[in-house]
Amino acid sequence: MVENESNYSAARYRTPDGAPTDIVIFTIVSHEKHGGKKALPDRELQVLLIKRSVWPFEEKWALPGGFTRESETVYECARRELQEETAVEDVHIEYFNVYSAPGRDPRGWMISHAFLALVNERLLEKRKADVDAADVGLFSVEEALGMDLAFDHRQILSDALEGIRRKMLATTIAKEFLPDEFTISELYQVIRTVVPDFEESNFIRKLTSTKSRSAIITEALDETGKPKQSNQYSQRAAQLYRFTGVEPKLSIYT
Amino acid sequence: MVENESNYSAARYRTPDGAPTDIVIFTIVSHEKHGGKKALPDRELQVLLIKRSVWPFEEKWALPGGFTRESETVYECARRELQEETAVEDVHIEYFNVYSAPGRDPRGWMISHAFLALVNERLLEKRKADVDAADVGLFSVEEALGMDLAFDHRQILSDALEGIRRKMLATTIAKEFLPDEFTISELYQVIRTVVPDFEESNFIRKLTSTKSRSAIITEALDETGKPKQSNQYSQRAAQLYRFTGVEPKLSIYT
DNA sequence: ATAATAGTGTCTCTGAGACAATATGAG
DNA sequence: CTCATATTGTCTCAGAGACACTATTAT
Repeated sequence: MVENESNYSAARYRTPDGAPTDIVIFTIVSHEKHGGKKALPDRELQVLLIKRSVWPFEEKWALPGGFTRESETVYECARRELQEETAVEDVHIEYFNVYSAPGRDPRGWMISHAFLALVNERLLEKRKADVDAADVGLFSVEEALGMDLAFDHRQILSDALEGIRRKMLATTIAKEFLPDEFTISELYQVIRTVVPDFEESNFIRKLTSTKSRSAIITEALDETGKPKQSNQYSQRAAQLYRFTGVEPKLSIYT
Repeated sequence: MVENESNYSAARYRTPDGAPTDIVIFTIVSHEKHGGKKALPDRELQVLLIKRSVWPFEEKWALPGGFTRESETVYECARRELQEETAVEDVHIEYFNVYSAPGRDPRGWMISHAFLALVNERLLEKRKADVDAADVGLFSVEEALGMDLAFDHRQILSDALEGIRRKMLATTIAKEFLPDEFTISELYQVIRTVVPDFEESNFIRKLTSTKSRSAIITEALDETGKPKQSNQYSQRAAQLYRFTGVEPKLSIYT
C-alpha cells in the first residue's frame, strides 16, 4: 500500500478483489469444399474458449483471460494472456467494454475488462494440436452463444459480436482475416461471414469505382508493374488487391 | 472478502486500491451576438473541471469523478457523480475507455474508468451559481487541453474529444446539444462547434433529400399538421425539424 | 461442353457539388 | 431599402442498383 503525506490509505476503503481481463478471440476458419474442386471455401466465424478446471464454474467453458498485475496496464495483460493462449503476437486486439455488475464473479468484487482479438487462422496453425486438447476449443459463434458459459461471458461474447460486426463494416479490420493480397470475392466472403446481413449485389463495382470515393484497396502489382492475378479459387483468374491503409471517416451527414 | 468452497481468497493477491471513474462533461454554451441583433449565436464547446482541494494534485484542476462502490457498476458510479456535480439526470453518458498505466495515481494502484457526458447548457442553468464558485469551472476545450491538469486527465480529455468528434459525425448525439425542435442551421452550427473541420456547402440539401437516404430528421408539424417554423435567429422564418430516432448503420463498403 | 467463378455493358434514377438566384421580414 | 439568414433553381457528373451478358479455364 502506498503511504504518503496526507496519510491517504486505500486500506481504509473496500477495494476491488481483482481486475481481470477477458479476451474474445475470433478467428475465421475455412473449410475446403468437398472433392478438392476449385471453389471458394466455406468460412465460419469461430471463438476460442477454454474449459475451466477450478472453482468457480468448474467444467464450464469460459473466455480466456487472467488477472491484471500492478506492474502492467490492462491492455498489456490482455496481450500477455493472448500470447499464452494462442502463442501469437502482433494481432489486432482492442478494448471494448468493462463489466462490473455486483456479484458477477463469486470470488469477490471483480471488475473485468473485455478485449476482442482477431486472429488469422493461418497464425493458429501451430496451435492446432493444443486446440485439439480437451480444455481448449474453437466453437462457432452461434454455438458458443447457445452454451452455458461461465460468469457473464455469454453477455460479453454477445457484445463482442455486435462490436466486431459494426467494425467490420465501418473499418478495414477485414484485413485481419485476409492475406496481404486477396481477391474481391475473398473480401466479400469474409465480410459476409461476420455480417451475414451484408448484401451488395455489385460489390466489385462499389470498390473499384475510384473516382470520388477514397480508395481503400488498390490493385496488387508484380515486380514489372503488371497487375497480379490468382486462380487459386477459380478457373478464370481474379485480380488481387491489397489494402491501402486509407481509413475513411464515416459521417451520417455526408 | 468472499469465502468459498475452494478457499479462494483475493487476499492472497495484490489487488487494486480502487476503481475510480472520471467523467468528461461536455456542454456547448451560446453567446448572443452583440447588440441583440437577430443572428445565430456564437457557440463554444466547454468542459467542466473541478479544482482539487486535497492531496494529490492539490490546487490543480481535474475531471470530476469518484470511487466506485462494491454495490454498484462503474456506470452507476458515473451517473451518481454526474448527478452530484451538475444536479442533472437523464443526460447522455457513455463509457469510452479505461486508464490503467502503473503509477498514474500516487495514491496507489488505481484503474480508472472514463465516461463522457453531454449536457445541454439549458440543463446547467440551475447550476450556474455553483459553477461560478471557485472550485468548479467551465473551460473551453482548447483552454483545458493547454492546462496542467491533475493525474492523466489531459490525456483522458484528449481521448474524449476525439471520441465525441467521431460520434458527432457517426451518430445523432448532436441532439443532446439541441432543443427538441431546431433548424438546420442550428444543427449545422452544433456540428461545426464540435468538429471545426466539418464543412458541407449544401448541408440542407443533403439532409432533406429523403429518397434513398434514411431520414434522420423530419419536419416539425404543429397541431393542425402544418409545418412549424421559427424566426428566432433570422428574418426569414426557418423550418423546424426534429430527430426521427433513426440511427443509420455506416459502412465503408456501401 | 460444363461448371464455377470473374468481370463488363448498359440503362435508369438519384444524389453530390457548385453557384446563382430568390424569399422573408425586422429595423 | 438593406441586411442577414433561409431556401430553391439549375446544371453536370458520378455512383447506385439491377440484370443480362461475356470471359476464362480446369475437368
